[in-house]
Amino acid sequence: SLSSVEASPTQSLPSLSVSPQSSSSSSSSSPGLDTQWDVNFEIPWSKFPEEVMQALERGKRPGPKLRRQMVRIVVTEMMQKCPHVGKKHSTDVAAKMVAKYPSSLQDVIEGDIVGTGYHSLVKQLQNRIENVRRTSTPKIRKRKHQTDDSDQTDEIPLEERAAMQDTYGCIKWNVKFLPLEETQESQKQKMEKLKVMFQHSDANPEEVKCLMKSTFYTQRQHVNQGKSIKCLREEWPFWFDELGMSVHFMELTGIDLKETFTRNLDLKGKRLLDYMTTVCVNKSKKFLQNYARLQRMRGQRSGCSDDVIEMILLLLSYFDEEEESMFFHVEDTCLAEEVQLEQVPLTPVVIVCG
DNA sequence: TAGAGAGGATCGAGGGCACT
DNA sequence: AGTGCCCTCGATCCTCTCTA
Repeated sequence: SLSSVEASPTQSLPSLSVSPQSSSSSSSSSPGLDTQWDVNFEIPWSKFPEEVMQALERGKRPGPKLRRQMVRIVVTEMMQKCPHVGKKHSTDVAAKMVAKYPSSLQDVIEGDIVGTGYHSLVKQLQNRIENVRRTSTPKIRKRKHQTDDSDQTDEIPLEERAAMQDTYGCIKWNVKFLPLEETQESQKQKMEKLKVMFQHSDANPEEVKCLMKSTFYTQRQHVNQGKSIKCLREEWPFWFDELGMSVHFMELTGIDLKETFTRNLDLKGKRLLDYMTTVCVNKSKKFLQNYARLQRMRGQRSGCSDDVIEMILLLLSYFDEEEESMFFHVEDTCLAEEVQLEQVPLTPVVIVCG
């Protein structure tokens, strides 16, 4: 029953001639709505721009831009009649349109009609409908800059936001529930205890680890609220310490940060560096300049292998990342507490002296 | 003239639902 | 219970346009 689409452009026999197979009078049983809207639906030809109508009437194919304009107008009209346009409706409308102006709208490759001849228009209508229906606000709540006084008045309502999901390698990005043995109060106490322990250099690492692990829920709440680095540093000082950082990373991703990094450095470091310095140097002028700069600086630094430094910086450059958002430069004489935290980016950075 | 941003297109996963 | 179809959603890519 495919392909038997009568191309009768007559308006006098609406819907019957076009809709394939079961025209089971629109299954949507929602009361009050015009369930017959699709049968009565008139293509808003008169609303099309003159340029489109010129093309259609002259049997010419409207260009992509014009075609999109046309699709937009039709979809607006359809969605006014019925906010939940289904595939069947899009198909009917597309079929009607193609039936009226086959030489302008039909899917044809080298003279052959492709499939029904209107599939591409159906898809275009469907895509437009879907894109219209998508909310303009991003579903994933990204960290956004939060000034201290503004108490997030523009929070996206929960129901408009898709379920939070684990992504970018995270397995516990957003923890929904407190551990059963924990309460808000116990979390707060542990957080305070950690702050105190940070002041004492002789803190028991095992205890720190344990406390960091059991407060992971609250840590994620704080991070995902988009609080500033300055604020987070005061609340969770151990994050900025190798131990606390690795506990958090382990919980978040299920990966042992240091072990994985050093293992991969041994395993893939050489190959990556080779690739960067042979193939990627041809990638762009910018990359080549960065590479040359790093070459000049070789041997001037101490403490860390030049290869590792070069690899990290070349990776940054390769992915067009701003070095400034990774490293924040301060004067040689600058003490840790003198760093202007207001000027530091929202995301974590390495503060470099000199 | 390159880069950013908007809008369109596409893909895969997953859920709902009707039908068998 | 299995199957097929449709819909929605997240993610991402592509294309076009605007702007610095």
